[in-house]
Order: sequence, then C-alpha cells, then structure tokens
Amino acid sequence: MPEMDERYNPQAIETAVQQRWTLQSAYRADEDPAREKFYCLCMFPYPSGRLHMGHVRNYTIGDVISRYQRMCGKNVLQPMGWDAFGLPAENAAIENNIPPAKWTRANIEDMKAQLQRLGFGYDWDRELATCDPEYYRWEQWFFTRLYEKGLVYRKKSLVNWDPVDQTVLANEQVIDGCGWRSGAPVERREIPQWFLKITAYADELLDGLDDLEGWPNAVKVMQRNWIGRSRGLSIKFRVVGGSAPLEVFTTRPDTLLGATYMAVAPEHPLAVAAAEQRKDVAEFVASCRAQSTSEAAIEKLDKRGVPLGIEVEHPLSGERLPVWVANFVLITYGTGAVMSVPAHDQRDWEFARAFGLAIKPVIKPAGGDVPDIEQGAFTEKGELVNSGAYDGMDFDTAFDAITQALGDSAQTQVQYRLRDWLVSRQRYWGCPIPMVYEGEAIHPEAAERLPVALPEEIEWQGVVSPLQTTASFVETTVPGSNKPARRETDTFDTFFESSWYFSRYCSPGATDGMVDERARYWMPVDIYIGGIEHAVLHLLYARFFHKLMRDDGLVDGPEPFKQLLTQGMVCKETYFRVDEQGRPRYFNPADVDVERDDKGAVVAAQAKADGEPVQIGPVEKMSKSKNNGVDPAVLVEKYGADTVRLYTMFAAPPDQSLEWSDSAVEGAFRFLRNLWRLVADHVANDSPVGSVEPEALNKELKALRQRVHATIAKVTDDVARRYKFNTAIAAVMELINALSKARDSSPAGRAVMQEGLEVAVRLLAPITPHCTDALWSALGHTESLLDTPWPRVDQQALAQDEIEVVVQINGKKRALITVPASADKAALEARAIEDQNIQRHVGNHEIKKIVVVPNKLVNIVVAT
RNA sequence: GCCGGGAUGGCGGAACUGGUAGACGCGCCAGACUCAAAAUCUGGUAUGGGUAACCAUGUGUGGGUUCGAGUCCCACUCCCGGUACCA
Repeated sequence: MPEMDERYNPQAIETAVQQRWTLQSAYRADEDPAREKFYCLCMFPYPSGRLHMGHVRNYTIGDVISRYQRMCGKNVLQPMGWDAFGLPAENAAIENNIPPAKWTRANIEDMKAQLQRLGFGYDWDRELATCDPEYYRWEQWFFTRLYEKGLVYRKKSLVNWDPVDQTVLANEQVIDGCGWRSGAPVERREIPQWFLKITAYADELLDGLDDLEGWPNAVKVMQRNWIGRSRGLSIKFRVVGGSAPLEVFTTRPDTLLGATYMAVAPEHPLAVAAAEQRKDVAEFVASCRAQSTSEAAIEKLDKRGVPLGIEVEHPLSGERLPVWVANFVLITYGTGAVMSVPAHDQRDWEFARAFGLAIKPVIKPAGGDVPDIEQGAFTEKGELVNSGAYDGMDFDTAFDAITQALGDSAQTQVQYRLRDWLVSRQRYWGCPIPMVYEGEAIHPEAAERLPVALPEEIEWQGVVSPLQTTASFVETTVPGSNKPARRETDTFDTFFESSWYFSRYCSPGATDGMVDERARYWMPVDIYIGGIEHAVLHLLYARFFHKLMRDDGLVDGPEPFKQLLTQGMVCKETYFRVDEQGRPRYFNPADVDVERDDKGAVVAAQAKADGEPVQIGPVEKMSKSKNNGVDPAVLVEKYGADTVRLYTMFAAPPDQSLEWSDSAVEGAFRFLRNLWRLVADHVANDSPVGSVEPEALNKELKALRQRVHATIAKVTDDVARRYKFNTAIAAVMELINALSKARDSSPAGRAVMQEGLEVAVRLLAPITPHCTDALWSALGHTESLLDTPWPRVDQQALAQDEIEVVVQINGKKRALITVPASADKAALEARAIEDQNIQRHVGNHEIKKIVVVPNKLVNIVVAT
C-alpha cells in the first residue's frame, strides 16, 4: 500500500486533487446516446461579488447529487453560469461610478475562483453569463418570434414613480410609501409596457402540475393558487344616465340579490369621469395615487372610499345601487370593478360597516337559519333566501337559473388570478427589448440585425437609465429600410434571462439558434435545486418559457424540470447595541464573546473590541444589514473545502433553514481528521488483510459487517430517495465510531476493517470528494474514485439473528426484550409477559388485549 | 390581508408508513495526560425524584380520535418565505 501522511492536511490534498481534475477535464460532459444521462442543475447565482453560505449550501447539494449519480454510472451534466443582469449592478454604478458591465464581470471572476476552490464538479466549458450578447441575442430573437405569433402585446400599466428622481422604482425601493433615495412619497403612474400572454397558457401550466411527481407539494399548491382558476359570471350593470354598462366578474352569482353597492378602482373610467365633476372624488382619486403598486401594501391599507354620485340598476330587482370608488380595488385585476355583497364577503362587510352601506343576507346554511351577520360575513355556500324566485336553491341551481335570467347581460366565464407577464423594465442593466418605433408604428427588430447590443461604455448621470439618453443607441432605422426610427429603451425583466438558461447550457456555442440538437439529449433537467423563494415567479416563468420554446419546435417534452429540490435559508445569531437614535447597530458574531451558564446556555455576550455587553438578537437569515454573515472563503482557508461541504450538509436537511455554528464546523473537521487517522492506522499495519469470508466470521465481526451493510442501505436511501444528507452523514459517523472501537488485527478482522473503510470512503465521496480521493488511493486503489461504483448491499450480511422488541403497557414503554428474529406472535407475547417489570406492572389487573407489531413492539392493554 | 411552510434538550437536529422521543454532532460537566493551559483521550448529559433498579413529567398553546400521537383531526399563538419591478 502507498505511503500515507499521518496528519490530515486538507489544503495540500485539495490543491493536488483539484489540479488533477482540471488536467483531466474530469467534469466535461459529452453527449452519448448510448448512456443514460443525468442533468443536475442548481439555480445560477447573481454575481454580487462574494459567494455567500446560501450559495455554498445550494451548490454542495447539487454537487453531492451529481457525484452520486456519476458513481451510479450515469452520464452527468452539471453546468454553472451567471444571472448577470439586475438592479445591484446599477446601484453599484450610481454609488461608485463603476460601469455595471465592468463591475459584474469582475464579480464573476472572483466568484468563479471561489466556486472552484470548493471543488464543485462543473463543466466550465458550458459557462454562460446572461449579459453576454451571444446569450441575449437569442432571447431577443425569440421575443420577435413571439410578437409575430401574437403572444406579445403592449398595454398601459401601473408603476411606482419617484417624482424627485424622475424614475420608476422597484417595489423593493419603496419604503413606507416613499422612494428609498429621494424619500419623496411615491406616485402610481400608468405607462405603456410590453406583456407576454402567459394567461394563454394558464390551463396548461395549471394542469401540468398534476404530472410533476418530483416536485414538492407546497410549490405545486402555491403555483395552483397563484394561477387561481375560477369559474364565475361576468355581469353588466346598466349605469343610470350613462351609456357604457359597468361590467364585473363574480364567482358567487348566487349572492347577486345581496349586492348593495358597487366599487371601482381609482383609475376606472367611471371614477375618472366623476372626478371631473366632483371635488371630493377628485381629491380621493388623487390620494390613491400616493401608494405603491405592491399587493401586500394595498391589501394592508385601511379600506377607504367615496361615493361617485352614480347609480347602477340591479339587473334582476331593478333596484338602484350606489357606485363607490375604493382604494383596495385594482385597475389591473379583472375589469377594475367589483359587485359588493357585504353579507357574504368579509372585505365588503367591513367596508359597508365603515361607511354605513346596506347589508342584506341572501344565503343561509342548508337547512339552517338565516345567519347572524352582526359579527361578520357568512362566506360559505348554502341555500338562497330573500331572493324571490330563487329562494331555496343551492349554489349550482342558483348559478344556472340566475345566468339564464340575466340573458344578454351576463356570460359564464373562466377567470384567472394570474396576470400577463409584464416584461418591460425602465432600467439600463438588462437585455434591450428588440423593438423599433417609427412614429406610432411598431417594428420588431430584424433577425439579421440582432443582437441589439447594450452599450457598455456609458456615463452615468443621476439615477435615470443612461439608455434613454444615449443617442447612438436610441437613433436607428426601420428594419429593411433607411427610414429613421427610435429604439425601445426599456430592457427585459431579468426573469426573462433566467427562464431558458438551462436549455442554453445544453447547446454551448450554438451560433445559429437558441439551442441545437444537443438539447434533446440533455433536457429535461433531472433535478433542479434552489431556494424556496423562487417557488412561484421564476419557476412558473421557466415552465411557461419552456412551453413557448416547445411550441416553436426548439425543445421536447411538456416540462423543463423533472424533480425540484427547494433549499432553506442559512441563518446565524445576531448581536447588537441600540444607538442614541434608538436604532440597532449590529456586531458580527466573530467580534463577540459569549458567556454560558453551567449547562452551556448562552446568558450574555460582550464585544471583543471593548469588553462591554451587547444584546443578543434572534437567529436570522445571513445578511449585510444584520452583519451576521460568515464568509465561506475564510472557513475554506482555515479548514478546507471538505469540512465546509460536510458541515453544510450535516447541519440540517436541505429543505430546512440552517443555523450556522462555528464550533459545529470544528466538529465536522474533527470527524474528517479521525477518519483520516483510522485509515492511516489501518494501512500502517503490516499484518495481512484477509478476504471476507462471511460464514467464517466470529460473532463480533459478523455484527460489525452487518453494520457496514446496514449503513450502505441507510445512506443510499437517504442520498438517492430522501435527499437527507444530514442523516446519511450521521449514519457514516456511527459506522466510523463502530470501526474505531473494533481492534481485531487478525486477517479476518483486518478484512472486515478494509471493507468497512472502503464503504465509508465511497459513501462520503460525493460530500467530501477531496479527502476521500486521497483515502481511496491510500487504501490501495489506483482507479479514480469519481467513477468507482457506489457500494452495494450484501443482503446476507444484513440478516440479524436477534432483534430488540419494546414491551408497552397501555402504550407506555415498560421493558425491552431481546428475541430471535424468527419469533412468531405467540412467542413474542409469551416472552413479553415473562419479563419482571411487566409482571410487576400487570399485577392482578385484567389483560384486555395484546397488540403485537412484528419486529417492533408488544402493547399489553390492561384494565385500569 | 391572502397563499405556502415551520415550532422537539443549553444549541443544530433524529424519529421515513400512528409504534422505544432526543440518533448524530455541538456545547457543557467530570476524569486522564500536563508544572499549567490548549489540544487529545475516556465517561456523563431532557426535566424532577431515587445510591440504584426504576418512577413521574415532557415535542409552541388548548381540545379531540386511538391500545398507542412529535406524527392524524379541530381551534389558536408566534416565526419564516412569497405577494407579480430584489434575485
């Protein structure tokens, strides 16, 4: 066996192994129809400059799965790239006067080096950055295709407008209703923008969820609710003294006779017209402009409104109902108007109560009494009352009868909560939307003139997108002629780039299309790993985009991601002092000493700098603002990549949030060092290693070998089916603990030890690929660990002669008995009753029954 | 507000299909080694009682179903993610 350093020296091992991988292009993936492929994808990062623990966690999960699949013989593709467009680059540009392109490319270089240091097995030949014109030219091309197909349109939509900076703000940039830089109250404004018709695919996106067996249920439920398909009635109300009717959609036409007023959005034509006549309406509509466009902000507003002085005629009763303008009705939802039934809708109820509007119950529980609507609305379906001819009908009967009675003024309709995808952004650092304006006429950019390149050498003045003021960009000609024209200066939503990058990875360098034939080999992605925060938007847009590409014949299959693994956040405790203004000033945990009581509970903390106390805050997501980030690079430097990878996989299962602990990282390092020493001791011994002869093993060795194979079974299940790497690692730790205690240096003993160590090394190989590589050669192997087959369970070794069975009395554990594995029900009962503690507890109580769960427990039910 | 998720020792977590609550690791306590400390090794460690065997209590709160509930049902509290221009 080869010489082996007795000390575990991660830095030296990792450098050497990584150099060899690079030299051998160990992770290059080639299309090979003869082999089964496995496409493992992690959500690509935004290149902020520093790799954070969330990235390390995400990419370690992907790397573990990739390496496991490779050891199972699959042809594995694991690519990496950069979601390079976005707001932070613009902010850096404004703050530090660095062009976003330069800032972003420098960040990519830094982060790439950090990823490589962690030993992730990426095929870097497929690397892409979305800000690369050779990438975004294809989405520009595709957008013009969609325009020709009628899936793209232009429409006015609301934005947050900063009146001081004269710019559009993202929802994130609106703080308490004011612009984050200017501090000025934000205004809602309508501007023309580009949309993609995702609603045309709503049914397919909804129904497709049923077939996504490899997706977490929570994500599917969220997407279902987001799409929100509902069937209802579109009803036209005649406006008294008006020409155009007021149209509303309701899912509850059964409550039509309970409608007591109508509510419209501040931007609704009726409100706009009334504002010209009435001062109070004009003032109210103006006040509604001073609020952000975010749904969360609108829904939490105090519900306010004023009457427009307009009435509509109830289509069944002929009664006149007042029309109000209300701040919670959105012009972008449905028709921007709602029919209000306060007795059966809680929000309508609250509004009616606040403004003294009538509340008329028209539904009661089937067979019950008219509900008490003093305390709140009765929102369930039931039986109609106070509805004349419709009294006594149930929901479905009333739905049909009322639809029929309304005749031309109503139509059944399927409505979605989902709105079309607004893809325009009034920003510089994004992909230019390839459209050209010749006066009012719109022309898609011609394919041969693509890409419409974003000018990267720009001067940034103020906060407005420099694209609007760069004449060389704006001034152009109509495609196919010399007539002067202006370019669209809006750029795409960055979700546009991240909706198809996984297909492009499959066709690196393709110069005559978005993707080529190679994509048919690799797609769909077998497992997609990333943060749960992307459950709806990114993952819904990506599914939609895949379907658009499929309908253009570019890719195959209905869905892009076969399995989805959603990752939890990485958190850390916080420490702070409150300053004179009452604001917390945060201390990095590395700069704080903690004091513990004799149980180890943290009772106090002091800043290292001055020894004065600091307050202990809650455990929160690692962030700049809470100053509780831990830099992965520092830990890799101190312990090596394997320890960081091992700890992130061990601390929590992938889908849960992970609380970072520096001392537990130390524990992970200790484990690797102990493993190293165990192997070193084993190979340092010159006495012969026999071959394992299962039948000839003594009882101890047989039991040890049983553990080895039970561990293979456990770890394989955890890694391949459950994605619970924490319990997989715990199982290997238990095996190593057992092997450490075994000190049998006979040839048979050494043979079982050799088998156990080889198993442990292979089980850990995907998680800690560097040190296991070195250990594998130390154990006498010359072939690469990367392609060494995953260990297999020897079923015979798993068999146990004796098992432990719990004995309960009335469900409380009272004894633990050891019985032959072959013991039948009667034998188990007999052995259980024999037990002294059981005898004592049963006493002279009557035994009512005995429940036996084979191989597990006996529960004796006694009278009490 | 609405949609989704979560809560288990001093801490991270385990318990997979309703069947031994606390695996594994950290921390802490004690001992060994050391002039001493660190490192390392050995043992202990849910809480209360008991020398011990063992007993009682215990999985956010309050109810329920069951021979048996951390796990299922009902009602609630708090925390986290999303909420369409952060990515």
